[in-house]
Amino acid sequence: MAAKNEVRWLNPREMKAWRNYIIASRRMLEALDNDLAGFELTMADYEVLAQLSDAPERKMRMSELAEISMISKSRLSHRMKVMEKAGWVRREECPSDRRGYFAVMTDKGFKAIEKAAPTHVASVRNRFVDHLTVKDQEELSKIFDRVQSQLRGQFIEEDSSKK
Amino acid sequence: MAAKNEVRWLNPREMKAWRNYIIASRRMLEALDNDLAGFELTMADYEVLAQLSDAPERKMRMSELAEISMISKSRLSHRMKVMEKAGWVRREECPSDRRGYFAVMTDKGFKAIEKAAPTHVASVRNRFVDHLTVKDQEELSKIFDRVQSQLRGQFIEEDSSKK
DNA sequence: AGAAAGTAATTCAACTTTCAACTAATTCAA
DNA sequence: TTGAATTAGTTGAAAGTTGAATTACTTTCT
Repeated sequence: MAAKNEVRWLNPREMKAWRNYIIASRRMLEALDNDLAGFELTMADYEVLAQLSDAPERKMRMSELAEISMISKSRLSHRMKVMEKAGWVRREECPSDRRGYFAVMTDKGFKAIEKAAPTHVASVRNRFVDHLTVKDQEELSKIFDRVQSQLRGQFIEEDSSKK
Repeated sequence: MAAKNEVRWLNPREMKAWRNYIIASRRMLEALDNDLAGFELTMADYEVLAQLSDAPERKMRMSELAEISMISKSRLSHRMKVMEKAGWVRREECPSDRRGYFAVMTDKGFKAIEKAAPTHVASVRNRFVDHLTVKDQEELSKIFDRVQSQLRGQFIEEDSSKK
C-alpha cells in the first residue's frame, strides 16, 4: 500500500512552543548550575546528596540511589569516589547481601547540603517557580505528567512503508 | 536590622510542578537522544547541523554557529573535528578576516541531516508536541518566554543580612 | 606608524561521563 | 547441589566537555 509517509513538520505555533521550552530550559539549567557552583556542587551531585539526605538514616543502597537520582550506576560509583574524598559520604557494606553497598551521608555531607539548600531553593524560585502562577503550576504538572507517562512506550519510526 | 532571611521552601504544588517538569524533561531528552542514535547523532550535533543547514550557503562563522547552537566555542571546535572526519562539514578560511573560519556543510552532511530530520521531528511530536493542546502550546510559549527573559539578571543570594 | 588592546579560533590539561568488561555474590531450576 | 543466569557494584579506557592559555590576526588609540 502506498501509505503516505509524509513528514508532519511542526507548524509555527508548535515550533515556537518547542523551541521556547527547550532553549529556556537549557539556559535555566545552566543558571541553576552556576548558582550552585559556589558550593562546589553540580545539579547532579546536589540531587544525589538531596536524595540521600531524605533517606532513612541518610543511607541508601547504591543501585537505588542511582535509580532515583537518574544517573547510571557507573556514574554514581565515580561520583561517590569524588564525594567520598570530599568527606561527604562513605560506603558501608550491606550485611544481608554481600554484593551490595550502602551510600551513607556523613555529618559533613549533611552540613554541606544544608548549607547549599537555601540558595538552591531561592535559585529555583528566582529562575523558575516564581514566574509561574498557580494555574501555570497546575498546567505544567499536568503536561509533564502526560509527557512522562507516554514516554515508556518505545518510539518506532513510522515509515516502515519505504520504497 | 533583623530582616528574617527565612527560606521560602517550595509548597507541595510548587514542588510537584518543578519536579514533574524537571524529571519528565530529562527523561524526554534522553529518549530524543536515543531516537537519534541510529543516525550517529546526538541532539547537540543535530542542532549544530540543523543550524548550519539553515544558513545561507550552509556556511557560518564558527563563533556564530557556536552561539546559536548554544555550545561553547571550544566544544564546537572539538565537535567539528569529529564531524569533519565523518565528512559532514569542512572548514574554510574567511577571506575578510584571516583569524576567522567558516564551518561549511558538505553535501554528505546535508544528506545526513535530511535523512535524520523526519525521524527527529516524528520523535519530537511523539515525545512532546503531540501531547500538547493548542492552548498548552500557547501557555508553554508564554511561560518559557517569561522564564528566559528573567534569566539575564544575575541571581544574587538574598541573605546578605547575615549576623 | 607602532604599541596596546581586543577578537577568532584552537589547543592543552584537568575533569567527567560512558561503555564494556569484570568480580563476586545470589537466585533459580532441575 | 550444582551450575547457569542474574544482580550489585566497580573499574579502566575512550570519548566528551570545560576553561584557561595560546596563536594569530585586527582594531584602536595616540
